[in-house]
Amino acid sequence: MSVDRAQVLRTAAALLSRKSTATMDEVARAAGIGRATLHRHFAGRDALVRALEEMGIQEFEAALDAANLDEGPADEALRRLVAEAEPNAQLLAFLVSENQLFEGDQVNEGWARLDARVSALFRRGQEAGTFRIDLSPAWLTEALYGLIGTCAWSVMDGRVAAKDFRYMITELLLGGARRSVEK
Amino acid sequence: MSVDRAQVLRTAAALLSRKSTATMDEVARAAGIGRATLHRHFAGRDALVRALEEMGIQEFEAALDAANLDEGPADEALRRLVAEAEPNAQLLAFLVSENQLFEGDQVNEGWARLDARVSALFRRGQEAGTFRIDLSPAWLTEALYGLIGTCAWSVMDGRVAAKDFRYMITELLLGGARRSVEK
DNA sequence: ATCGAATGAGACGCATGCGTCTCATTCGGT
DNA sequence: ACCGAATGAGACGCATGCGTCTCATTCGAT
Repeated sequence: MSVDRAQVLRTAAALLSRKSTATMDEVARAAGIGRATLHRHFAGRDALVRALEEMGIQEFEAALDAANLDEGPADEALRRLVAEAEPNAQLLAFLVSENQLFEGDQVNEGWARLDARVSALFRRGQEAGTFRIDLSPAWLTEALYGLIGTCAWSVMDGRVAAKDFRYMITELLLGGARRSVEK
Repeated sequence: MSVDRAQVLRTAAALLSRKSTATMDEVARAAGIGRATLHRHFAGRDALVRALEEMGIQEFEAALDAANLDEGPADEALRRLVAEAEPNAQLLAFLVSENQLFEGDQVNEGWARLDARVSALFRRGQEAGTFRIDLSPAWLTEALYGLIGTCAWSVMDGRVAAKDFRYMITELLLGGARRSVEK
């Protein structure tokens, strides 16, 4: 008995990441519980999405903590961050695309915290001379989210290999597509 | 009289890019026509989205043509492509996020054509030594779409400046965030 | 074994948005 | 000025999914 709330959320995240229009009934079935029970734990679909958002923020915040962004070269810190965030890439992808729907009415303050921390990493890298300064930290932050989401979708659709997740994101984000000049 | 189909599509694209859940009525109002008229021109919401998809594909294909991808260095060709695609970035962003919903049932063949042409550009760049070979053309193609979409969303949300659109995308995609080593 | 809490299945009403239809009005060509 | 086609406004039924409720069942602690 006693439904594992976290487990339900994880199942819901996995399902909604693939099919964002999934029904409450489908979510319940996927989690192996009844629709009524799902409603007993989450007031409604909106509450469910909010809970997923909260979980996603917490997970990503944990990834930020685990990555020790303040230590060592900024580029290496970024690699650690991508590695830590990988397990939650699907959830992130879902939330990012879901966020487009939030008509600015009430966005979770958590995103601002995350943005600030990621931006701070890029800024630190710029000040240390590791990152170029002609691309704003805000854009680099968005690009990081975007690439994580894009990669997650691509993996789900089988267009790229899951095992290359970290490599593709970090290498593209850090070095770009252009072949570096021999030095 | 006589509704301008293309104009309706453009208005719909602009609206749906910001609010993908917009009602058929909202789309009609935005286009300055009645809902009945909208239905007379597009069999239903699905048909409308399909028409938008078709338009997006055509526009992007036109961008590919205009960019002359086969001429000159691959990186410069990529810059031209981004520049040509910029006017339709919003539409692209909408279609990309909407494509996630297509449960593989029936994806427009047009995307495959576009993918092939973009991939070919990256492959050409790799063979010419312009682009690095450790990132697959498929991933670079996805990344290009992703960055265009991300940038479009960021501009819409006011997080980055619209005027830097081309620069942010091309510079990040080509050169990455890392400051290049002095040579 | 017993009892209470939690669950599952399903019914029910409600809200929303779609697609169709009707009818009066307006546009535009002749 | 006339007439047909196109449009706008709105009504209508329908389908879907949500949220609530009931009731029998099951789990788990005592």
